[in-house]
Amino acid sequence: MDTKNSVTLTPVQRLAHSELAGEIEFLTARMRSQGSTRANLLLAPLGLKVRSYSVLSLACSDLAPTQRELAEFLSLDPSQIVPLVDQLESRGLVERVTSPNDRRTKVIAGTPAGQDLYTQARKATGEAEEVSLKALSAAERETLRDLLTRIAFDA
Amino acid sequence: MDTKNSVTLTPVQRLAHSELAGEIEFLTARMRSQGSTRANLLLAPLGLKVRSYSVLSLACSDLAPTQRELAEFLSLDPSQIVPLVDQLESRGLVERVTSPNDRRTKVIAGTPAGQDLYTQARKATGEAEEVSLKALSAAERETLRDLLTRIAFDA
DNA sequence: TATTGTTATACTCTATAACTATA
DNA sequence: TATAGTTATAGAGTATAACAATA
Repeated sequence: MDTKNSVTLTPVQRLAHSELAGEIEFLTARMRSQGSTRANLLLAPLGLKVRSYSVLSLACSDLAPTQRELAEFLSLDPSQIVPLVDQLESRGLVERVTSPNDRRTKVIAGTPAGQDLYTQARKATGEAEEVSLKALSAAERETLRDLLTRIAFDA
Repeated sequence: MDTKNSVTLTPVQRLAHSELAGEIEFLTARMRSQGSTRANLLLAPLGLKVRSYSVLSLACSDLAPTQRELAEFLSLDPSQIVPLVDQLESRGLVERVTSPNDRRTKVIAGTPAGQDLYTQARKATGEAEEVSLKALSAAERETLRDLLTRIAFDA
């Protein structure tokens, strides 16, 4: 395989100097692939994935999101929210609360059991983030969070 | 809908203060969703998507990647590379060049037509990136690129 | 015996349209 | 007439295992 004169490089190291590797789109795709794989792995023992975790997180906030809001915020179609909420509701983690003002809209609210699970799940995603960002200093992590926030919401 | 006393907020603005919105994993997911949608849109007139564009880009570099290397670098399974290369090859954009050293491995090489199309496609992804990062200064963009590169490759 | 590329298959995710009940 | 949620369905993407050719 390797001769004495050839330096051993992994495919990733070898192609890391490509023009593609300099594109933000590619870098975020790679980061996201690694990050979500890791997060899903750490959430699996709790019966959650990144998607269901995101819904649970918002349901357990004090923002009382409707399904429509969840869909828009999570960049999902409203029809995709239905089975996510169904699953969490069947486990007693969230409830569909029909709005008194408009009986069409349903606010998704976390139950006490949901709050408990969310607390554990938040630790898991925190660990996943810690691993993902281990190459960065605390200051760099805050810089990254600021830049990503502006891209995600200022646009 | 809105009374005189309620400030009109989009769902995204309203939920942007959630704990979830502070998580890197969520921010990259959102950025990626927006970015790949935009890139796919700009690549569509050329008959490419982000995936096939990535393969074409590496094939047109001077790195002579094998299919195995493409799979690892693009975080895909080797079996997913096959139809991507098939499609590009059928359009005469890339060629499978059997390695003289090891007749199992096939290097994916861009043809002149592939190089031409890549030049156009690179402009399209450049425009997409420009739109994605429009909220950031030039210096901030370089900072972001540096941070993402370290996360994607130092890990 | 291990590796590259390939094929086949099933599973998840995503996108679209149509339906209901409310407004 | 328009909107929130739901259902149904098809398409794209993803993961897995097994296979042939080559090392």
